[in-house]
Amino acid sequence: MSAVNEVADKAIARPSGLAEEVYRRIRADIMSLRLPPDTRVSVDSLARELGVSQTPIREALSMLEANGLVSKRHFAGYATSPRMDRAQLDELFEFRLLIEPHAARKAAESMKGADMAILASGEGATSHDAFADMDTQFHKLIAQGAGNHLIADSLARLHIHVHIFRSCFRSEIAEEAVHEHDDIIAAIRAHDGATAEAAMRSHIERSYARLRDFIRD
Amino acid sequence: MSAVNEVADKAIARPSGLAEEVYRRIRADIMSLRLPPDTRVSVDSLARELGVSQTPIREALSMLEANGLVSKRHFAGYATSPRMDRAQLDELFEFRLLIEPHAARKAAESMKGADMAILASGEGATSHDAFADMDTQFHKLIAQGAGNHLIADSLARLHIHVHIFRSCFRSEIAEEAVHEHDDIIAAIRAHDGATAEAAMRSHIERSYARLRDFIRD
DNA sequence: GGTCCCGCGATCCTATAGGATATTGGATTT
DNA sequence: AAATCCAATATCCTATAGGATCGCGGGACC
Repeated sequence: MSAVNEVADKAIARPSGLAEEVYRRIRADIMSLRLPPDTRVSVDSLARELGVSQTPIREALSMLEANGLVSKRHFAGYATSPRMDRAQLDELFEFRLLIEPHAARKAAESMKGADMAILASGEGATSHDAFADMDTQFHKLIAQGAGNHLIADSLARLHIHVHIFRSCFRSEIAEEAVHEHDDIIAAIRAHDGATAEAAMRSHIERSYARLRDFIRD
Repeated sequence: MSAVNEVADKAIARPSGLAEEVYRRIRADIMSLRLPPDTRVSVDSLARELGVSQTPIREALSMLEANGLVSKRHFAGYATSPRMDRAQLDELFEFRLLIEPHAARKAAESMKGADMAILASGEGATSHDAFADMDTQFHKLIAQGAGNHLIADSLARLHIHVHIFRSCFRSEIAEEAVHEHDDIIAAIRAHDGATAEAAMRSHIERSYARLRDFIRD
């Protein structure tokens, strides 16, 4: 019986939801820059590489296209979306400023103790990747703490692009960001909605200023 | 040359992006309640009905799933999402209140004359469907007027669900809504951002109150 | 009468073949 | 030498067939 599995072990395992699995795999490859922005992605190459048929690849790429991570040109194949330019960065942070401060306020008002424990942990990152993961987790937990699935989903989608942008420039670990996170966490633990909202707004504005310097076109 | 086209005229026309065309078709069927909520949707039925292969159907359904209009259960086929319940309606309008007033302010500050002419026209709907289309167009133009693609896309996605919900209950034409629209349009034409933002907020809150009465579970 | 087993239908998933199209490289012309 | 045209290639898009899996209903057994 091990003979049956030994082939599929390295490939994608679960037969439950193959397209979903492929979707996560490709999304992870895009976020880790293993597939850099503006890179062509062919269907049958992926099919050979992952050891599955073309159908789940197509479904996964369609989902990625709906989420804005790849774009399809007729009879020319898929390609990862190009890196954000200045205008897109502005739009993204304008959107975040509308949503995330409100999410922080609601999280402060209604978050339970169990989730707060998770929020407080995992603060202390040394490498670039660890910091990026920690930041993603931090904002994700607050978005979920707001108790609104639309808010959580929208912010998750946006943070993917923030992650890619930051990874492109291998930006140094911002010591300030950790302190700003601590301010927000303290306000949430104190159930102080107004302070949490203000701290989050300040954090996003400073984060925007830090990232904006990397772009000059 | 007309002989070449006469067959394809009634079917799906553009050979550029079959999956895209199928996507729009199914989305239109869902929005018109031709596919009611919580209805099973089989791939090959659609393939036979639309006269195309299964592959573009799958891609279209994957995109619809990413947009939250259908859901897939493993080896059980696709189904249209169930009608919104009370909690989802609350979440949706909480989100709209975060975004749309800001969009109205920005539209008032930066909208050009040409778009305003379009905005002012098309006000005067008699039937249910005509009112629904007019309302959709109204909010879509303001969202685009804000000059932020993320805002426009998010609101477009949300308004689909509002449209479906309203269609489910065949809600009467709200005379008030037209007046509220007029207030917003007047503020935008006067480039009065603060007034436009307040008018939009008021409009959404009243719209929420009107729709909320239809749900009691 | 209740519970378990089994076959049937529906659906998804995979594989392969063939037609259509955009991109790329080289040859030709100005 | 630069621009243009054309053919070759790679890729996508579609269609069809076959294997695998899940849910449901009828019948047998306790």
